[in-house]
Amino acid sequence: MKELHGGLVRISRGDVLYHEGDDLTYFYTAKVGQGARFKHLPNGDRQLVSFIFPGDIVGLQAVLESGATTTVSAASDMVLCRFHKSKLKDLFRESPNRAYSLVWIAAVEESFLAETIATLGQRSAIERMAWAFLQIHERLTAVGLKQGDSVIFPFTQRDMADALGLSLVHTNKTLARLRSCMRWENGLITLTDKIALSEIAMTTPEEPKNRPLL
Amino acid sequence: MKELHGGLVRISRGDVLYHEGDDLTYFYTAKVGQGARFKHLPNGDRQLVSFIFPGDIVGLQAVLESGATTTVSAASDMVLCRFHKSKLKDLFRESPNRAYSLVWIAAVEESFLAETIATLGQRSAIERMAWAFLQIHERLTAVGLKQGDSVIFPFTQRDMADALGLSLVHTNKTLARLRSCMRWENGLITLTDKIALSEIAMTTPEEPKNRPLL
DNA sequence: CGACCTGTTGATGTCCCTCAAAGGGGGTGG
DNA sequence: CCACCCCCTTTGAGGGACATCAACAGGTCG
Repeated sequence: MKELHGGLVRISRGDVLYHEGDDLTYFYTAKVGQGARFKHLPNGDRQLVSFIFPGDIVGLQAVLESGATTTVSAASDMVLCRFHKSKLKDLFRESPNRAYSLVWIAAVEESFLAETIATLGQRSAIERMAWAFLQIHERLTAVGLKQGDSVIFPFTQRDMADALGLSLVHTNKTLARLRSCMRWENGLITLTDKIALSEIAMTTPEEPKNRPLL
Repeated sequence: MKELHGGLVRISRGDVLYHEGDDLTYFYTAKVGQGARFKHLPNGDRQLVSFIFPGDIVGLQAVLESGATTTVSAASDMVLCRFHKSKLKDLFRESPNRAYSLVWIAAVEESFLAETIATLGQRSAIERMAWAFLQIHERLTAVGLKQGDSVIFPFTQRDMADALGLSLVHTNKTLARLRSCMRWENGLITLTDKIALSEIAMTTPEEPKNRPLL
C-alpha cells in the first residue's frame, strides 16, 4: 500500500485494503479503479457483499463500530482518498450539510443492500445474473467507466459467483444462456438487449437515483 | 393508524405503516411491538428484508431518498414515535452528537444487512435457520422481550420463509430438524441447545454489539 | 517449459421447490 | 351454540434447479 501526497493511497490489483476484524484508523473514498467487499465464513466460503466503484465510501462502518465486518480488496489498481477517523466528529460539528450527505449515502447504500437481499432470496440464477449486470452497467455508466458502448468490469467469474451465491460452474453456464442479451469478455460488459435483460431480471426500468457526494 | 399524544402512533397487527413507493413525510422509531420490512417482486414473491424490534429506526431511508423502497407492516400491535422529516435537518444543525449516532445506527444496520447477504448467498437451509434464530434471540433478549427463558416472536412460518428465501414447506421441515436445539411455538422461541445451534449456523459466538440510541 | 489461474463443458447427485392433502384454532354468521 | 371458513401448521410424493466432480483449453508468469 503506497502513500501519495495529501492522503491519497494506491493499491494494486489483488491487494487487500483491510481484513475482517481489523481495527481501522482511517476510512476512504474510492477515486480510481474497482474493488469489492467480502464476508468470509468459517468453512472457507466467501460472499461478495458489494462492489466498490469510484465515489463509494469505504470503511466508514469499520471506523464507527471499531472493527471491520468485511474484507476489502482491489479488483484493479485503485486510488483512494484517505481520512483519519477523528475527522469524522469534526465533520459533524463543523459541517452539518456534509454530515447530512453522509447519512444520505448510508441510506442509499442500505437500500441497495436490501435489494440485493431480495435478489439472493427470491430470484433464480438467471434472474440474479440479469439483475446484477443491469445494476452494474448502470452504476458504471453513471461514473463514466465506459469504453465505446461497453463498461469496464475487471472481475472474474469466481467473483461474480460469490456475489450471486452461485457455484462457479453454474455461473459460467448461466452466463452462456444470457449470451443473446449480453457479453462479458476481457473485462468489458456489453448489453446487447437491455429490454430482454430487464424482463428476465423482473425489474421495472427505474430512473437512476441521484447519489450525493461528499 | 391511530395518533396518540406527542407524536406517538399506534398500529395493529397486520397493518401496513407504509408501502413501497410511498412518499414519506415522517420517519419513526419503534417503541413497542414488532414488525418487518418487505420488498416485493413483480411476480408476487416477497422478501422479508429485516425485522423491526423496539429501538429500531423506521423509514429514515424513505425520507432521505424521497420514496420508500420497502413496505413496513406490523407483526404485532405496535407503538411508534413519529418525527417530521424537517426535524432531520434541524438535528444535524443543532445536535451533532445525535446526528453522529444516527450515522452509527445506519452503519450497524448496514453491517447486519451484509451478514444477511452472506447468509442467503452461502448458507444452506438449516444453516440459515439456525443463524436467524440466534440473531433474533440475541436482539430480543437485548431489548428485554422475553418471557421465562423464551423470547417473544409474533411472526409466522411464512414470514420466516420469506426472510430466509425458502419455501414455506421446506421452512417447516427444516424447523422440525432443529427441534433438538430449539422450539418455536405460540409466538415464543426457546433455545434449548445454543451450542449446537451455533455450530450448525457456523457462527463464532460474538459479543453483542452496543447499539447507540437516539 | 511447467505451474497456475481463468474460462468452458459434460456427467452425476442432491437440496430444495412444487403440488397435494389433512388437522387444528380462531373468528364470523346463521 | 354450532357450522363454516380461513389461516397456520404439518406431512408425503415427485421433479427440477443448482451443486459437485472431473477434465481440458488458453493465457500469463516465473
